[in-house]
Parts: sequence; C-alpha cells; structure tokens
Amino acid sequence: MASSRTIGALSREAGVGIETIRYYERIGLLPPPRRAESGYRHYNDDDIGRLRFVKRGRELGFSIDEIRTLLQLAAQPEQPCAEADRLVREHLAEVEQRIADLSRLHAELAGLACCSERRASDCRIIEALAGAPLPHA
Amino acid sequence: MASSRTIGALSREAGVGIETIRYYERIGLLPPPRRAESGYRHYNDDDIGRLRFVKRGRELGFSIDEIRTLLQLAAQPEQPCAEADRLVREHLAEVEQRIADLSRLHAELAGLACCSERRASDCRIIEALAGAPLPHA
DNA sequence: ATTGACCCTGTAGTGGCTACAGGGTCTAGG
DNA sequence: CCTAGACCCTGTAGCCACTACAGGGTCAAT
Repeated sequence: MASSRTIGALSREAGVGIETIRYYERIGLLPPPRRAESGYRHYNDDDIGRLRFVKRGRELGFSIDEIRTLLQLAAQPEQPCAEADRLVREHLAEVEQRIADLSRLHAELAGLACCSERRASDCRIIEALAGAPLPHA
Repeated sequence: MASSRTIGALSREAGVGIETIRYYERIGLLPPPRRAESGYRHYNDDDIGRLRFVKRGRELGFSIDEIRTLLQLAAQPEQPCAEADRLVREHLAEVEQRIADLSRLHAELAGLACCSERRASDCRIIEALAGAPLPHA
C-alpha cells in the first residue's frame, strides 16, 4: 500500500525503459515526481497509470504530441471527446494508408525474390532497381 | 548529348531533392562528381542511373546500408546474387511483419472511433488508453 | 568496510533526411 | 556594363523518439 516506487520499479511495472521515463519527464509528458533526499525519483500509483496511458498510446502509433493532447482530454472529464475521436479517425486513415503502401511494396518485393542461382548481371533485383526493362520473364 | 548537368538538373531528372543528393554524397553512397572551376558539381548519365537506383531502393524500403550493398552487387556482375536475394527475402519478411502489426493496430483503432457525442469521462478512447475495463458496450 | 545494484545529470548518437545562414556564380534583360 | 534573380557552395543545426554512454552518488546486504 506504500504505492511509492523508484524509477527502476516503475520501469518494470509499466514496461517502459528507465531512460525513456526520464526522457518523457524531460519533454514534459510526465510531471516531475517527488524526490527523496538522495535525489531519487519516487512515483505513486497515478504515475503508473499515466505512464501506462502513454505506453498504450505509443503502441497504438500516436505521436508524443497526440498523446499530450489525449492526456489533456483525459484530465478534463466534462469536455466532449470529439477531439479524441478526430485524432483516432485521423490516425486510422494514416494506418490504412501505410498498410496500402506496404501491400504494394510487398507485391513488388515478392516479384523479385527468386534468383539466387543467377549471376548479378542477370539478377532481376538489380535490374529492377536499375530501372531495366524487366520484361516479366 | 553533353550529358552533363548541375545538381539542380539532376535533382529534377531523378526526382530526388538537392539536399538529399549532397547528403548521399557526404555519406559515401554516391561518388563525388566532377567539379567545374566554380566548384559546381557536374553529373553524367551514370550518375543519374546510380541515383535512380538509390531512389528506387529507398522506395522499396531498403535502408541506406542495404542499398550500399546492392550497389556493390550491381557493380560485380560476375558474382552470384544470392546476397541480393537474401536481402530481398529478409526485407519481405519485415514488410509482412509490419503489415501484420498495422492490421492489428487498425482493428484496435477502428473499435475506438465512435464516441464523438460523449463526454471524455465516458470516452472509450480515453478508457482504452487508461487500461479501463472496456466491457465492449 | 566493501560489494554490487541501483540512481543521478548531462551529453551525444541513431536514421534519413531537411532547413537554414551566409556566402559565391552564372545568365538574361535593360 | 550592370543588375536582378536563379542557381550553387559549405557547414551546421534541427527533426522524431528514443538509446547509450560517462562520470559520478546512494543504498542494502554481507
């Protein structure tokens, strides 16, 4: 019930690296925690919650700035959350775009991987990169 | 037939930014070109080819170091191209992994975007980030 | 008293560009 | 011949989100 922990314990509990936690504090994403006389940081349960929120946001692909906004929204429970919704939709569109890009990429790469036995002069990979005809065998 | 162009012309022909071309030269990805007395860089047709090769490689998602390797392979036409093939297959696996990751992400985000009219205190987005129960409505 | 795990600050590096600042050069029009 | 404006040069710093030190201090157990 002490609910006070050093940065190492917080790191393990939240699954976020120590250096990353200090970085988040430096950029103002996490508030400066209480300090012991030694100068050691000490975190309480709210701090874990906040850090987990940040971690989850990063896993969902939000930028630090977007997470900053989401944290502010979370702290104002009376405000409507249209802003959060907008962020999510925007992000969703970006993810869809990236999936589409990667799928095209995948098709292109899949068409290349097949020439281990040839010499580089005939290599379809090299040809494709060089912009050679590549008449589809 | 002069086949000599300044960096600006090369930039337009290859579709690569001027600053990026100078950056590629600085890191040794492109060889230093001939210089006019004024100090201006002048590029020939081989240089466009090489730069286009690099551009295409980047578009296919290869790292600068991978492109360095591919360029070396392309310059040794008698070598078998197993190495190029390995690079492509490795890269293909990474792309597949990223598509899978993004697809999971997409599903998660899609499940969140739907609460514009609520207040932040009930917002499923905020809840999901905070690790709240989220009992699926 | 010592060991070793932990913590501190501050700085520099990563990748792949991109954006200046502060200058020099070249060319077309007047 | 002069000037405006487009182009080029070098060198450095910034971007994102960390990550990795270096060089020190603290704490708990033995």
